Amino acid sequence: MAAAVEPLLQKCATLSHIKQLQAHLITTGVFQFHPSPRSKFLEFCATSSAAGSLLYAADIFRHIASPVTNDWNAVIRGLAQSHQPTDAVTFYRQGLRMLTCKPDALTCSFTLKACARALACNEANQIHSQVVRFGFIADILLQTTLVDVYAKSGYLDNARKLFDEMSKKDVTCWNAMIAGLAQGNQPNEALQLFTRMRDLGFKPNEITVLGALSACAQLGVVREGENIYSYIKNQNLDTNEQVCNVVIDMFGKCGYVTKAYQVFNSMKCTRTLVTWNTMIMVLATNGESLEALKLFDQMSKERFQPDNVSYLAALCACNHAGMVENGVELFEKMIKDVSVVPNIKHYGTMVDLLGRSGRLHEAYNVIDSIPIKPDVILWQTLLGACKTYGNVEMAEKASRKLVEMGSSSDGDFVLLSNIYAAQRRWKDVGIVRDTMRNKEVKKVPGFSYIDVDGVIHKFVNGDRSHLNLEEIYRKIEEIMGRIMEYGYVADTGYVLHDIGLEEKENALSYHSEKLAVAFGLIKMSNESNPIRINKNLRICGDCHEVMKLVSKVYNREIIVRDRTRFHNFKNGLCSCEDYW
DNA sequence: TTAGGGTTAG
Repeated sequence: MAAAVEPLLQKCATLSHIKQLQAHLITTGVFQFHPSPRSKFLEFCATSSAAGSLLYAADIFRHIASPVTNDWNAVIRGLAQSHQPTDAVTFYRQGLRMLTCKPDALTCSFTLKACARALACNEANQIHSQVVRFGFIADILLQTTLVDVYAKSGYLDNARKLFDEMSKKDVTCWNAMIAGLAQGNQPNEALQLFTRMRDLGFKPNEITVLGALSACAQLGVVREGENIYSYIKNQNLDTNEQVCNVVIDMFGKCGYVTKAYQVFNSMKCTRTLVTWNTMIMVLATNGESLEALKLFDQMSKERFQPDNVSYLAALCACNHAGMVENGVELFEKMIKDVSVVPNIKHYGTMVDLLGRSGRLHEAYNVIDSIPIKPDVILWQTLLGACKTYGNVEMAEKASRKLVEMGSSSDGDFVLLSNIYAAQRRWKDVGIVRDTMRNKEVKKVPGFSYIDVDGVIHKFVNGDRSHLNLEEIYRKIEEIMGRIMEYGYVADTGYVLHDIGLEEKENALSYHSEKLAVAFGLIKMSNESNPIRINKNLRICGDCHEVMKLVSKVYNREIIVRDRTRFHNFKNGLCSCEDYW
């Protein structure tokens, strides 16, 4: 009977077709007496893209007198893929109470997948214990799913523990763990695991390299990225367009636009929309705004309809170059384009674009008029612009919003305090500081990475833990002395604490990127090699000035990748033209 | 027989 259902299912494109087939199955008795084809039918119905079919499948399930495990699994699977994956968990729990539905490994697999999509760690935990209780825990596929769920819902330690305890590992579970670490902001650990996997004789496949390259991109380690790219070419993994996309992204995030472009231009496989978007974004973040916009126009000519991300990338290009009019025009074009719906990131970029060019009221109006609920980033962006233009009134407005929204990130308070400090409103500075203390505001530590001979060194603001500490601090003194001869004056507005001027200057001197550049100057003797630094936050104005002067005084190219873009310092100037 | 790992984004 099962064989007879398959060809009929292929013809069901709409819910009404599905209903007709169901009627047929009922009249022929299949529905009542042959659970196997019935489950097949239910699975088709639950996972079909026809409108309303999933709800219909759940409804059919409720009317089956004694549903079997596969009927249940079919609906859970559909719900797990839906927009409301938590419904799958509810459905799973309801089914547990039915005698005819004994859970099997598949039941747990689909439900766990739903937890992963819903980032529902508590539920995953519960199902994990049930997996143990039901006796399925030896199943390597289920173990992999568990690793994946824990990693995705932010419990990397749980994931790692499970992974380490797996007695039998295959490539897929390595992939789950590596990708989990890479996506969970632990790129160093991801790369370590990638190395270990190869040492143990496992052969990375196209999915493994996606995780590994993403880790390289985050760390900005082009050397490792190049190695992986060689492996990819060797193994012919570059016939996979996702792999190519990530290679492009990796080169871009490491600051190698030309290499990214080479990969883009010589792809063995077909370019997809994501390929175009990635390349446009690479150009935008590397300061090649005109080229980015050129590519944005070109993609339509090659029959690629720009989507949300394409517009965002093009808006970023305008933003980084301060091309306000182009940005506004593009934004209006997007609003008129019925095939895309602007999201909060587009509005965020517009607020940044308008705010940074001093059009604070227009920026405010964007936030005020958006059809979706503004988030903290929007107000933080506006607050940043208020700092640049010293608009106290609007800064207070934005700060109030941030407090209302329960923001407790130090940057918000620091900005407001800096704005007061610039106006010499010390009393208000004090109030902000007290609030910070009372609210136990979290400090997001600034850190920078620098790659010296293939070894990644990490510096945290005010770091005193590095082995070469004394040497580094001596070098910083030397740098400060030399650039002062060129007119450098510390911009202490970037230090919040209520300390004396000299101490403020010191606090500034030990920003992580300054430590990194000092270390680079000590250790990297080949002057033709640029010093490359990656930073987790945006570079501060003072560090930006120092980098410019260092590039001139020491005749050394310095490339800093900050949170949003690249700064290429050469001969006293920066590629961002001081607009960032 | 059905199951596990995957790309771009303020």
